[in-house]
Amino acid sequence: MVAQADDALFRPVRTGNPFEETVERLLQAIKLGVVGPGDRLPSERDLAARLNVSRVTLREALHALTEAGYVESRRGRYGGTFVNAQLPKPRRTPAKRLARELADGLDDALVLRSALETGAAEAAAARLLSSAEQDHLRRCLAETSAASLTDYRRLDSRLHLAIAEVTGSPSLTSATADARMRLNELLDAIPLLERNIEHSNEQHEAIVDAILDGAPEAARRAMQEHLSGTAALLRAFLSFP
Amino acid sequence: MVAQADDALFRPVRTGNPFEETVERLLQAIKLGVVGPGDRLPSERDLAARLNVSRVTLREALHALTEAGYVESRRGRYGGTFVNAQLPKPRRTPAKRLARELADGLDDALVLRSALETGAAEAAAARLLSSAEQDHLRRCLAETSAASLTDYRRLDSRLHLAIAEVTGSPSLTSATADARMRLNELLDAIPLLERNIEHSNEQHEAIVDAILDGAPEAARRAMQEHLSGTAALLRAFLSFP
DNA sequence: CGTCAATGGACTGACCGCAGACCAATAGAC
DNA sequence: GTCTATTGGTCTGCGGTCAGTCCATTGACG
Repeated sequence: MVAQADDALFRPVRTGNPFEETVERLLQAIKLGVVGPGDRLPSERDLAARLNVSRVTLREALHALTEAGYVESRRGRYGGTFVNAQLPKPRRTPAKRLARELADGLDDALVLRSALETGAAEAAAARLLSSAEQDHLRRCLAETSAASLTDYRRLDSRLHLAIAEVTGSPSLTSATADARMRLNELLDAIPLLERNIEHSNEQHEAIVDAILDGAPEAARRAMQEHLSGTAALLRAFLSFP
Repeated sequence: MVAQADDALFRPVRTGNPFEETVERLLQAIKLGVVGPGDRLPSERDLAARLNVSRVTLREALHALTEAGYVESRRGRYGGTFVNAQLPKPRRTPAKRLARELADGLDDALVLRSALETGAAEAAAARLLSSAEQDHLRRCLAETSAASLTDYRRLDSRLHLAIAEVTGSPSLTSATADARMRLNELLDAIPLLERNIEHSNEQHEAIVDAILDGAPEAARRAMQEHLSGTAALLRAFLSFP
């Protein structure tokens, strides 16, 4: 009867080797739009220190990303590693893998995401935001609204992450990013409809407005509604492959 | 301005070596009451496989816990590693460290915890619970209510964890456990008052009742209230060291 | 009373990741 | 043009972790 708790607490200490996790972390920053096309990553020495991996390992990860077409490096002073302007298209995930994700952890990820993001919206609204934070939120909202189809996912992720950021809780931010990454693959598999985007944009605006107005309950409710819409879409699409 | 997101995404890939993380994980299971005094841990081979560390590393971790007085091992068939009936008293954390925790991450941990646990309460109430899950929840509640002062923290943790468990989301469960562990040290530093315990027990009952009744909104509200009480207590106590 | 299965305990060789030092290239400052 | 600081690129020796194997011990069961 403690099986459930056992599984949760005795879960793997590490999901992969440092190299793999480093790749994953960098991909997270790129795919969630924290570093956009053309942006420069921190220097290798700096990044390695922050990620707490050796420079060798970090370089191997960067090399993998270079080969995959995500970044490019330039030597010399004022050089560095830059995110490519044209990101590689995420290759269609094989249906088999989708099915596994579906069975394994879709509900898990959705429940976690709901808890984190509604909590974030509420916490953000309950906080007194600096004008820089307010601007950040507004800019992310505007950029998402104006996004083209190809950029939409990334900027949408960026906006959701920005909401977590302005709670001032780094842990909540990183947990939100992780949860989002788990769903990203699935989200990439479902088609983007113009109508859904419009609807999302309206909801985004309602959420951000509530946060800026300092209305925690409204922010939470708006986020709840937004997420349940996405969740329903995901479930529906994945039920008929 | 992306500093906040940078810090969250470029956080360390790993917080320690496998040995340290394994120790931490086992301590989590013990301190959060998932394995109680006298209980037997899974066999070394089994545990090592689940935690995804080598048996050597796991054994080093178990050895450390043995020396610290948490567990004892017996050889032979029907042997194993057992949690001591008498757990070592958590040594008073030096004030300096408390101050650091306070400045560094108290708010962070509290915000995260609030999001996770209110989300968990709501999700649990929105789910149809099996009778086994209902029993589990009820038993944890009863045991916490009947707990002596020395056992209270552990059983209280266990109850909160049980609520996360019955959401059916392993990720949410483990995230809740992690957040709780971050606060445990601080909670250990503040005195337990009989009056506070009674109050907590009443709130616990309200939360569990709402979950069993299938009332998500009420469950969330009850949890919210419960947590804000603890948070206020923590903040107040740590403000006057 | 012996057998046996499962457990903790111990060892080995290989590999991965690490810190640190050094080299090579680049573009701005002068 | 030259200098120089900063960056990516490369190498080496060391320590931790791993998978696999075998040993030692125990208690239930036939």
